[in-house]
Amino acid sequence: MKLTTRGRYAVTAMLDLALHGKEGPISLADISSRQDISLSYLEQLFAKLRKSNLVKSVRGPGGGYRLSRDDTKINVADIIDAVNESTDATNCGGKGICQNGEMCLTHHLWNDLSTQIHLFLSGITLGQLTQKEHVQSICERQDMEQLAQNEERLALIGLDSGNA
Amino acid sequence: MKLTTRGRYAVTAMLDLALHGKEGPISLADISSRQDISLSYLEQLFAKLRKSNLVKSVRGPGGGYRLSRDDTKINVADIIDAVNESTDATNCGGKGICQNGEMCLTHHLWNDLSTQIHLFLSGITLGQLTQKEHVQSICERQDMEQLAQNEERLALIGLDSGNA
DNA sequence: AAATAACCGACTGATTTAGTCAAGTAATTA
DNA sequence: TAATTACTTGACTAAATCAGTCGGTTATTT
Repeated sequence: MKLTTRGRYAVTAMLDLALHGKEGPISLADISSRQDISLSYLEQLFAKLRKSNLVKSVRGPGGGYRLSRDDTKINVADIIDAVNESTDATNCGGKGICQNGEMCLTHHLWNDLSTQIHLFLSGITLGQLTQKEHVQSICERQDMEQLAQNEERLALIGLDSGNA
Repeated sequence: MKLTTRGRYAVTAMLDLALHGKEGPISLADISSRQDISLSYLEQLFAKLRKSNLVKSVRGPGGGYRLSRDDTKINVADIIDAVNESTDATNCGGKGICQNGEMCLTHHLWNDLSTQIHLFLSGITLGQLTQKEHVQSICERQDMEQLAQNEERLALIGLDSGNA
C-alpha cells in the first residue's frame, strides 16, 4: 500500500479541473497557483493522467486540460491508479507468493484490506466531490486567494514599468 | 498513508506468537525461521512492540516473547501503530493545515479514507485470525517446513563432526 | 562458567519521493 | 510568418525512508 503526495496531488488537481473546467480548458499554471503544486510536478502527473485517458489537452494560447469524460464517470481510484500509486496492500501484488512462492500467514488479511480500500475509493466520483459543501467553500476561498495574488502581481508590474 | 513490509512483518510475527505461544515464550529465532524474517529485523520490531505493551519478554535460555494480553484483545491496528506505520491518509496528520495552514481541497476525502481503514483494521483481532481456516493450514505447513529444516541442520552437523 | 536469548545503537545500500531544469514541439494570434 | 503560449519529454538531484546488518551488552538458566 502506498498513498503519498503524488496520489493526493493528482486527485486534488483533477478536482480543481472538475470545479473550474465547465467552460473551457484550464492551464496547469492556474491549477498550480490555486492548489500550491509545483508546475513542473503537475506536468509529470498530467502526462500520466493523459496516458490513462482521464484528461485531454488543448495546446496553444488559451489552451490547457479538460476532463476526458463527465466528472460523474471518473472516480478517485481511477486517478490514483493512473499515477502509479497502488491501492494494493499485499507485498506480492495479490499473487499469493509472499513466502518463497507460497502464501504468507497474513496474505488474506492484506488482500481483504486492499479490496476494502479499492471499494471505498472507486465509489467516490469527482462529480460527487464537487457537490460537497466543504469542497465548494474551500474552492471559493482558493479563487479569492488567486485573484488577490494576480492583483498584487499586476500592481508590481505597474510600479516597475511606471505608466509609460 | 504508509503500509509497508514493516507493518506486515509485525502483524505476521504477532500472529505467529498468537498461534504458537499457548504454552510458553517463543524465541525470535523460531519466528525468524518460520516466517522468513531476518532475526535482527525482528529484534527492531519487537523493541517497538514491547514499548507499546503488546508483548512481554523473558530473557535467558528457554526465553522469548509472549503476548502481553489475550489474543482477542489485540487488534491489527494496534500492531501497525506500534511499529510507526500510520493508517492516516492525510498529508497533514488530520490537522487540516494541508495548504499553507488552511485546509486543502481533498482533506475530507483522505480523512474519511483514514477512518475507513482504521475501522477495518481495528475490527480484526489476532484471536479472530487464529481461528481462520486458511491461517491454520498455512501455519501447519510452516511448522512442517521448520521441522524439515531442523532435521537437515542436524544431519549436516552429524556429517561434519562424524559420530564421535 | 557456558550457553542462550533478549537488548541496544550505529551503520549502510537501495529505492522512492518530490521536485528542478532545460530543451524541445505544437497550436494560436497578431 | 513571427512571436507567444502552453504542453511534452527526459535527465537529473537532494532528501527521506526502508529493509537489513553488525557488533557488542545484559540477564537468565543449566
